[in-house]
Amino acid sequence: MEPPFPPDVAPFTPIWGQEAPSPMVHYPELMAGFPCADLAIWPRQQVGSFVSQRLSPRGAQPAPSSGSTKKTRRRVASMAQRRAANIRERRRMFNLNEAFDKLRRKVPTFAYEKRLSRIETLRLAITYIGFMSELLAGTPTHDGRSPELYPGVLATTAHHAPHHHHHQHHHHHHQQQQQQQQHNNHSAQHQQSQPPQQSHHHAHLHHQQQPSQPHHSLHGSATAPAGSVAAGATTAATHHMHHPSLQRAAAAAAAVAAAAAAAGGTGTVNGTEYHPAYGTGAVPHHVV
DNA sequence: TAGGCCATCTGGTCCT
DNA sequence: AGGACCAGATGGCCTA
Repeated sequence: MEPPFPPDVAPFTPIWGQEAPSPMVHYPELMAGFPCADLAIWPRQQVGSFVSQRLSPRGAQPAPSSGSTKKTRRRVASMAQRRAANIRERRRMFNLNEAFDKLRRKVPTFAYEKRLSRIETLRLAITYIGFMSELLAGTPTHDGRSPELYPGVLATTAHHAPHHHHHQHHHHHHQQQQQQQQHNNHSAQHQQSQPPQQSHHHAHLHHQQQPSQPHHSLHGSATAPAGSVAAGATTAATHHMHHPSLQRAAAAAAAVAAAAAAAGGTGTVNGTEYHPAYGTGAVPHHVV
């Protein structure tokens, strides 16, 4: 595929002083099995990076290594080596994003919620794991106080509780963003085969869906069976999360756990059976 | 329009 | 020597 470069700019030519062939042609082994291998090799961002690289003083005069007295080895990278390194880096970042996607699908969120960013995914996963650990250990850091004691959290979650007619709107933006990102980074997050998602409709929650699989279940007036456990969990999950999106996601995570706890006996969260270690309480409708 | 998020390039450093 | 990892820089897209 012809790189989408401006007609007057050849890839890397000003940098390396020679013609730059397509990496797919010259490094097929590096791209073998790479999901984006059959996509465009030169995303338009590269034009910007290319230009900036030309203009950046860093490119012509690399900054010395900071704080290191160790004699640095000056690696003379040929064009082929540099481009191979670029491909490896792209592949590395691709794998990283793939892992993020897997994690993103593991943490429960509201269906209408915008796709979690990478940092949000990490933070929510930490919170979720922490809460589940507490649940399993039976040593919750937050006792089963009444949800009325958490007006801030509840106000946050309730305030952002959507109505049904908002769902398509959110999904629209969601898919728009996904399409843009897919177009940008050729991520395989939407190409890899997905195992059937386990639903947690009892909690009116879901894990991050693939944009190709729009989620249209009802989530507006949440009726998750979340008791005191959920109240504590919600508080714990949202304690350090200032972003409303993350707060709602954390509340969702907490509600999933609480729903399983409220069901009594064993529950299944993310495919993992667990036994609630402590009791359940009432089911406030406004917790999530 | 500013800020957030992201992809990409790049050079340095560590490791095998 | 070369690959993996990392962080800085940059630009594009989107949302508030």
